[in-house]
Amino acid sequence: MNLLALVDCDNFYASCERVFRPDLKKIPIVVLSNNDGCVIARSKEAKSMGIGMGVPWFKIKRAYLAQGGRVFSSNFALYGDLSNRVMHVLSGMSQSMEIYSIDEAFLGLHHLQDPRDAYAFGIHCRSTVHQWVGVPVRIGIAPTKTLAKVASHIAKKRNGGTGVACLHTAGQIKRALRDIPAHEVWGVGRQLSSQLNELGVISAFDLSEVDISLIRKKFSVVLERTVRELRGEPCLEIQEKNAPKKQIIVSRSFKTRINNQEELKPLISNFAARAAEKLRNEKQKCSKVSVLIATSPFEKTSQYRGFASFQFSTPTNDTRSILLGATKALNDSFKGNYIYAKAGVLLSSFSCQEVEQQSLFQDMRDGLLLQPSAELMQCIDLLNQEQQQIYFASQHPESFARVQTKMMSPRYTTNWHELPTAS
DNA sequence: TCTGGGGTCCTAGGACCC
DNA sequence: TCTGGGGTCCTAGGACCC
Repeated sequence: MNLLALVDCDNFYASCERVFRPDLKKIPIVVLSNNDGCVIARSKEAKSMGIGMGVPWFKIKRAYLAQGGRVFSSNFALYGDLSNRVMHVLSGMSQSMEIYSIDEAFLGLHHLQDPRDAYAFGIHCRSTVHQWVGVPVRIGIAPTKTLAKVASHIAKKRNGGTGVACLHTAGQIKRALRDIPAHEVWGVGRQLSSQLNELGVISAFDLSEVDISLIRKKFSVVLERTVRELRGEPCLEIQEKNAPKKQIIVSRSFKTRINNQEELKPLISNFAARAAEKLRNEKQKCSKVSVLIATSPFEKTSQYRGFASFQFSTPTNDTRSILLGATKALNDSFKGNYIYAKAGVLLSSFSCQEVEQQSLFQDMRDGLLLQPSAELMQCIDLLNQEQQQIYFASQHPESFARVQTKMMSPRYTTNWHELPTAS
């Protein structure tokens, strides 16, 4: 039997905050989203205080701090770097690995002769990551990805356990599935679970027993795969190569609401410039830039979501073209008399940077007839690498400047001025 | 006062082809 | 009275994930 392991960092962002702050062990920690809007990560202690995922910070701030909880603004430089370190350690422990997210990876365990060795491997893997990087992980081992996720759930639930759970016999799998509600299965979200409940499917075990053809007819091939995977039939392979991105989004909620296009424009330009930079970093070009703007769904005032795209006749990754396209899309999506809370820029329809498919007709739309310059972009990217130094005229530097809020921890591992000191 | 940001995959339906 | 039957490609939107 081929097994695979899901390695999942415990409460990743909260754990990262503890790596260089051992004094915070056992103390509740929450990490906040951009603009310190809402909670995006909680330590075990914060969870047991009843702090929910995604709750607005302002609602819990007072009570939480009064109970001795600690809070951090998100420090993605730190989390990204620690994630890379975890992944690097894991990559040395298996021949096949898929980095699934910033805090999760699947490992192929073909190298294990006997499934009974899997558990020992998990223990070894966990202690190595903990020792070398300082981040606690839990490990679920099973014949399919979906079951490995289930196993990881079990490893989490077993309080005071080893942090490793292994499901490889039919009996183990059956018992595990009975204990887990269907909505906790990977790939079953809110919509699906309520529809499944109506069919009498409550537990993961129920789901694994449903007639496949019914699932296919009533739902989709996606859920069918989930059911098969729960039965131990692998449908999702480990994807070792990280596939090229198919879209890039840069979006933000605003600190203060905006109701006019003039104020929106420099923000959209910031997002577009950042997106173009990411695109070049991916070594791709795009044929479409879209702009999305939205009012706050929490407001009682009238709601509006605007979306408009601009198509390039020739694929580009030149910031200047992307800025022009984004400005036009903003024009098309904007409607007056609304109070906007969020906006973003989306790049899509990618093609490889090297391949140049010229348009049969030249793009005569005003202003877009400019000579793209890879050298210029390269130069700008180089100058902006460490710190943003070059801006385009339509951008608004201050509104996008990285604010080092008081609640953000130092970038211990990625900035010379913020190295941890030993005393 | 204050409610995240970034992705993927699949499907239905329209446009178009022979 | 009778109004084909496949295909492909593209896109928008929905569902999910972390």
